[in-house]
Amino acid sequence: MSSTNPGATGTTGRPPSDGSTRDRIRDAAVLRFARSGFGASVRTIAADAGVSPALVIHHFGSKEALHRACDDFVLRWIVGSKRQNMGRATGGQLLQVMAEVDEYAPLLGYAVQSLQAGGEVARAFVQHMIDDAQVYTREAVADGIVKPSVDEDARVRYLTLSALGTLLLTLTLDPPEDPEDFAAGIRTFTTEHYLPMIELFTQGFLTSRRMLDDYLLYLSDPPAGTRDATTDGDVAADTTAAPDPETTSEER
Amino acid sequence: MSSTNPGATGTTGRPPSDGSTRDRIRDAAVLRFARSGFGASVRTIAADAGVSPALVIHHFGSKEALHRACDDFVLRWIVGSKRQNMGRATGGQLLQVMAEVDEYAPLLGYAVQSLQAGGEVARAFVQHMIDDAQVYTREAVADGIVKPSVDEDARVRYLTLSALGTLLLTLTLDPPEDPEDFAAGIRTFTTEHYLPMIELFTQGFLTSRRMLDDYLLYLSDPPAGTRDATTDGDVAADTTAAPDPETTSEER
DNA sequence: GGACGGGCTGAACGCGCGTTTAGTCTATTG
DNA sequence: CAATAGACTAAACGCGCGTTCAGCCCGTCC
Repeated sequence: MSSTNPGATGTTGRPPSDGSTRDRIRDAAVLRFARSGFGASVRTIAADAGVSPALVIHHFGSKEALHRACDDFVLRWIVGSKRQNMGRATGGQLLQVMAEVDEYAPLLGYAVQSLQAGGEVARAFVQHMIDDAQVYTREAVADGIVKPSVDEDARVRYLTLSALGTLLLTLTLDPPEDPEDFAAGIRTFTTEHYLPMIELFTQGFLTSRRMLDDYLLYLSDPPAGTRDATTDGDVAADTTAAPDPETTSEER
Repeated sequence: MSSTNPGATGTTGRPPSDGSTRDRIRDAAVLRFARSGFGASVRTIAADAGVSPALVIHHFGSKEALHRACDDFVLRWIVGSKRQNMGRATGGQLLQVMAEVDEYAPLLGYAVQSLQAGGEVARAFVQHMIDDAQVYTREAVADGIVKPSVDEDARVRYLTLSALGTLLLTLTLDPPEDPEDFAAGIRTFTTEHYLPMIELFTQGFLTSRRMLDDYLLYLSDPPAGTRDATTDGDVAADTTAAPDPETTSEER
């Protein structure tokens, strides 16, 4: 407990050998986690950083704490990068741009590994992408480029989760030869899905409005019970209740 | 090597104590893998099946071989269930139906775990869903319910990967309290995304056809080189070449 | 100059893993 | 009835893991 207090050593009053080794270990861990997932061993990370495994524990207390430190670091990067990222999060093109920049690639890899493992970083990463997309979508709607939605928040959330989920699944199903080369993976993803995506975005999928209208009618006048547990309070905005749609989805 | 020859004992000529124990182990393994992922230990599986860990190895040779046997079993189920499944794979409603049936739930869980791990079962599972969706989409287009696409194969592939990927990411980000209850997870997924999905499917997202037309023009008259490696031979049908779309995507 | 304390290491500990080994039990076979 | 073969187990092996321990090195403080 007392050893995990970085900087501010009290008696000595200043950083004795600056925090460089600790940082080097954390950087190596981020890189290794991004490359090999969170199953990577402390020994491997120590070897990457050129130190002994014991030192890793000495500085961070445990592997779990190291993981948390990496999460914090990447999270801080995500928040920081928000300031200088210029738009277009919808189609995953923001990711494309990021993956091309070698400096960002490992951090992106870390985020992807987190998405597969499903930790706090994953949720935060997704939430930030949703927030960004919300801004850009709002602008695009105001500019008349994008059609308005019955529930803007739900739409932007769905579109973001859809884009990220599709990317994730594509990467999992046929991983690129070099797992580090996320640029290649995202490029493949883009070339494969760009056409059907803009086609869907342009003309939709269904020929009639019936299914949508039926469901909207159903929402405004729910038939009876079927009350479900809502997962989170911070997501649904307009939909007062969205029970099992099976009853209205009488397609074909 | 010689011990890994199941059935057909030659001299004895018939199943001595029928294959029930072996099957029981395999069933326990499928269940445990579905519940806890493929990191589950042989000891746990053995305990679930009520046998010693050594017997698991005795019957299957290794954990990896057991994993393969489970894959085979689930794969055979997927192929078999194809015969009696009636449609609507697009929105994941097929999954919804399946998850409600308790008998299918563990096998669905196994498939989801495979999707996260990305093995052969995952690819097969996705491919079967794509094949099914292809049939139903073709019918729906013929019936005038669904708009035709420039590239039907690419569209159905994208839509399937998108639906599954979104589901997978949703499940990863906030996993249901009881990880076995896939019905609950899929229900949550449906209620959360049904509205934005049919809205997108009904009216699209963009107000103008410009992006799509630009890209189609670009496809028919590619500017220069930028030749990429195609991932698989059995997927792309109409798109002769789909290079980096960055040049045409000059939105905003 | 001696005490001190943090950075750092090599060696070891305990644990859970997949797997092996040696052997028991049981039921079939000649 | 003796031989045989396969189902099955208890115990142990070897390995890699996260972590601990004892101690070295070296710069700082009284």
